[in-house]
Amino acid sequence: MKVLGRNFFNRATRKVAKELLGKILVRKYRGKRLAGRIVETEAYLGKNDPASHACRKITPRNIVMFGPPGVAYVYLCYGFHYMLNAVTEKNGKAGAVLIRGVEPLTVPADKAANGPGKLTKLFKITKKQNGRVLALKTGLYIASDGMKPLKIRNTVRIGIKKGAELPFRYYIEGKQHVSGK
DNA sequence: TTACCGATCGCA
DNA sequence: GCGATCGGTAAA
Repeated sequence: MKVLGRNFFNRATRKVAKELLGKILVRKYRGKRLAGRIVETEAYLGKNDPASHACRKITPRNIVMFGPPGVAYVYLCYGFHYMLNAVTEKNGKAGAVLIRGVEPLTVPADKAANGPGKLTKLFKITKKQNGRVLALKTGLYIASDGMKPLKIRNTVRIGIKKGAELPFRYYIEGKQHVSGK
């Protein structure tokens, strides 16, 4: 298992979104290790992407998206659900990849993780993780075990109104923990 | 200071 | 189909 570092995320957002498929999301929580294979992602860019929080200026919420890559961007959506993103692009340029679905690999393996709000609940990810570097020492990171997805699909993003026509959603075909349909 | 509404989910 | 429930954002 190789932990993905800053270089992996310091690239074009769509490329990172696609390559995150098949990687392992790892969370250490109260002495336990939770892991899941990423099966669905979406790219959110900077100012040319109307659906992105970073399409306008820097604000207290979206500032993490403009910062260095390889950092977690977590925010509350609809007053209920935390969304987990990995920040991409070089420092100063906005971009992030929303993790929308993971296939659980550790003990509660049967729990639902097919959806961005569900997986943060399962992995105990909250606003506390916002701005944290994705690394071993922070207890939240993404690693590679060398496995590559068999078949990647690319579609429009789901669950948004603005910018919905842009084909920035990626998922692994045939995986049960892909959200929506 | 207020009003609006969103990268969702689960239940009817 | 709809309600739950929070907080960022922009307008006033």
